Amino acid sequence: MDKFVLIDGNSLLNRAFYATPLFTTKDGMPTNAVFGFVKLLLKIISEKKPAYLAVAFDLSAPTFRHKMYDDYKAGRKPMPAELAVQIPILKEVLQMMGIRICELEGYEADDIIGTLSKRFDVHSYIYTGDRDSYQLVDTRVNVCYTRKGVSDILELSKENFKDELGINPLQIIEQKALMGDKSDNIPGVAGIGEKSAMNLLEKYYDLDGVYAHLDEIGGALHNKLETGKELAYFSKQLATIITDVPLDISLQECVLKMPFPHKLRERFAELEFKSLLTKNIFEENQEVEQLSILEMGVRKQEIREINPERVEEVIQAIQQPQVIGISYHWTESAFYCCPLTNEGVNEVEYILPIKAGLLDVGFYENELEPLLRCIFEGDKTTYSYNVKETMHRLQIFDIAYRAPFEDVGILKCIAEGLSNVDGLEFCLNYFSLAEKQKAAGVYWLWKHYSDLLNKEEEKLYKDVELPLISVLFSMEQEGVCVDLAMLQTLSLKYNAEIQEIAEQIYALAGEKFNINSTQQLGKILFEKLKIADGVKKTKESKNYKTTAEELEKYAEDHEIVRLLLRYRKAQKINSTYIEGFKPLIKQGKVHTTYNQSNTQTGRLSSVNPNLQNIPIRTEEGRELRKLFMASEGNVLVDADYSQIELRLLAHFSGCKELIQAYCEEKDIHATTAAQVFDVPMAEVTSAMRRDAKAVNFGIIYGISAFGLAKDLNISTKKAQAYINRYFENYSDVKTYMTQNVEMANKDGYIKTLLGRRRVINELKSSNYNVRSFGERAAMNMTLQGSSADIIKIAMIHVHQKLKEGGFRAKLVLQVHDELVIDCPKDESEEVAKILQTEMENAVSLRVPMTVEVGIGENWFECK
DNA sequence: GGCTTCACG
DNA sequence: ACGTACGTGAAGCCG
Repeated sequence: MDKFVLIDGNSLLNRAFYATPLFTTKDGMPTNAVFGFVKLLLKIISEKKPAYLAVAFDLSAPTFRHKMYDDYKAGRKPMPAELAVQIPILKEVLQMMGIRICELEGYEADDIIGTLSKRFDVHSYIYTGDRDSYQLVDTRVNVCYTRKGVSDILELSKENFKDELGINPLQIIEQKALMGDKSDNIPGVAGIGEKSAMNLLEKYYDLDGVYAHLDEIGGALHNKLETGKELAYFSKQLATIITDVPLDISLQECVLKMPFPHKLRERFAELEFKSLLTKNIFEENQEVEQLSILEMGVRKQEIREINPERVEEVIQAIQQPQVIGISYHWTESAFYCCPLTNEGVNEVEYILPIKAGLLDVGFYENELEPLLRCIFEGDKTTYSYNVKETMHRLQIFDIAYRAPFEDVGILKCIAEGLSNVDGLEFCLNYFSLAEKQKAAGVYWLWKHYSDLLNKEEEKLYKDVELPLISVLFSMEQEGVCVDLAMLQTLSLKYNAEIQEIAEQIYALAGEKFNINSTQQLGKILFEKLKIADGVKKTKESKNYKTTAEELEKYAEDHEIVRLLLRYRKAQKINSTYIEGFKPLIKQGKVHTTYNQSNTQTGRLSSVNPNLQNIPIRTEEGRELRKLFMASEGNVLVDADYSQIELRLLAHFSGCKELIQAYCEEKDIHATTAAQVFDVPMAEVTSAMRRDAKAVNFGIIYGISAFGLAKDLNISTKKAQAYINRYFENYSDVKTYMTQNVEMANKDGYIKTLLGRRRVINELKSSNYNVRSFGERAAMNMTLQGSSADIIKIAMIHVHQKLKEGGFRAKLVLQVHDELVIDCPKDESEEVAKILQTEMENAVSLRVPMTVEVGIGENWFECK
């Protein structure tokens, strides 16, 4: 029987929007949802090969069944503007594809699809992200539901329906009538969830059955059903899809005509859907078909799956003289590699099964080892998506990564301006590179992205990011020693303290509850104990706000609030820094992982554990730094930049007053205070200095009066006055910030000292808040990003110097503006000197980059 | 998986 | 008249 594919346009466009990273054309038109939709559409066509295809859309006028109950619909979130503008583009593209668009005033896409699915003598396949449509399944209708974005599709047919969902298709309506559907604003019967709904349906089949036997049902359920009867039947009406919409559509109009007209290819080019241009879906054209270099290379490749016991074949292939490089990729179950020649990828890609868990001993490790040695101890350039991860994996083979390398993940960040950070899988998919050709794909991506780099970016990649990989690897591998005895002592102390405070809180609250639940806590404080009525609610939900900032207001008058604040503090320290650390300690050390390619500014981030947010701001938290020790017989040498971002501001803006202040090593916050409050330096009070410090921070963040007011707990008006005074005195800073935003607006991105770009799409938004955010981000990027650039250079130099000098000292930590070295005592003086010198002289600017050095047995003592 | 809260620079 | 400080990661709750 012929196949008829019916697509819920609104639903799938919505799914595609959230499943595809937001991107725009050069002139700022968002196109991600259309792109995602088209990709999905092509996938459906190639899988199902339907004879007929139609896409249905809602027309927003409310239908009868919704008009009466607008309240229920009102709960839906409005569609983001970035998505709304893509609807007309999608419709236009569909028209060009010759695809029938179905819509009718007063009906939703559901109803149209319901009607069409039953009308013709075909087998219908409905694609939707809405579970409502399940009820349409019958012998000739399948529903394909897109779970988790759009990639994972659950196909429901008459045959598998009951196995998957436990009920019959038509009972879906009855189920929703009973339990409701929050996402569709169907109320259901209050107090009935999935469990009781399913029990009832199993026994009585449908709503009528339930109410016919209401007297058999006892207890609370009886009462719920009785009071909810009207709502139940009303919900049933809401949930039922109409299948007799008066549509004037014939099957003939829905014939799918392939290939698509050449015009469509041109439109895709305008929309910058580059990866779609090479698809084999367009009519032949007179012009020579322009295949992308990526596609050409991969097309002629052969895949060879090889048992590692016969790895010799691969080794020989790699050792051929014409092979000039090797690209490779690891997954959890295989190692992919592909020899490269002058012409690009070789004709073969090898796949070797292996259990490649990072630190596990894998299967086949003995068989694989010769190949890995050949690749990674050789001198041919290796291409990878994540070199540092490979360096760790090679540890189990006791192989050092000596071959030259390229790292596509990092290259991509630089080429794309930090805007699109995602894994290899997504990336290959984006360029329509074949599923299995992962290693070849890595190389072609490298080619693609390296062609995009300008001179500055090439330097940043080659001279900073690539050398940094080895430095980070060494730091991660080295790890930091943890004082296990102290950890155990603290664990006991905090667990006891939490227990004790909790008991006191329960006593004051008059009941036991989960203190960690902000919801329960809010109810106790503001409804039961009524400690205050001026309660704030959080944005999305209707919960009470219980942040420390909020609770502080009531602390003076209420013992329970003081206890809560102590509880929270102890709980945080215990769960994150004590219990959370235990499973991450290996032989007395923690080995963090630095991520080099996931921030918007070029900073590193640290995970498992995060060693960049160890407490320091409070005395109690700061104690935890004693946990991080130098190794046996060593000391920690610690150095941090003093106000690096403000110094960069002085440098970039050329502000004479700031430059002078830094050149004379004046107290910058006091200097700012003198300016803002218009008093001589000698008369600056500590309060004035504190406020000026907040102003300086505000400037770095892209200041707003509101934000400053909140931070200083003063009126917005007063905050604005501070800002005005600041900009009057430091007018160069004002000019600099304005120019930054202008440049970002003009180019769509903003650059750091080393030319690292950050693309800021928010600047193009029509939404004031989104746009303002973009402006602040632009103002902050040059400072935060350049600071990241500088410390990276310092790290490479320090690592190099330590190695060259034959020191046993090792870099172990980076915390944005701070470096820590684990250092033998007899080297500490020299190492401290190296650390300070290399950090201060990483770059040469209009102001000195001052560094403060500390030495101690543990991290606490360094400060 | 999203939201809240809180730790750091 | 909007409703905000910039950049991160982890734990815990809730649906």
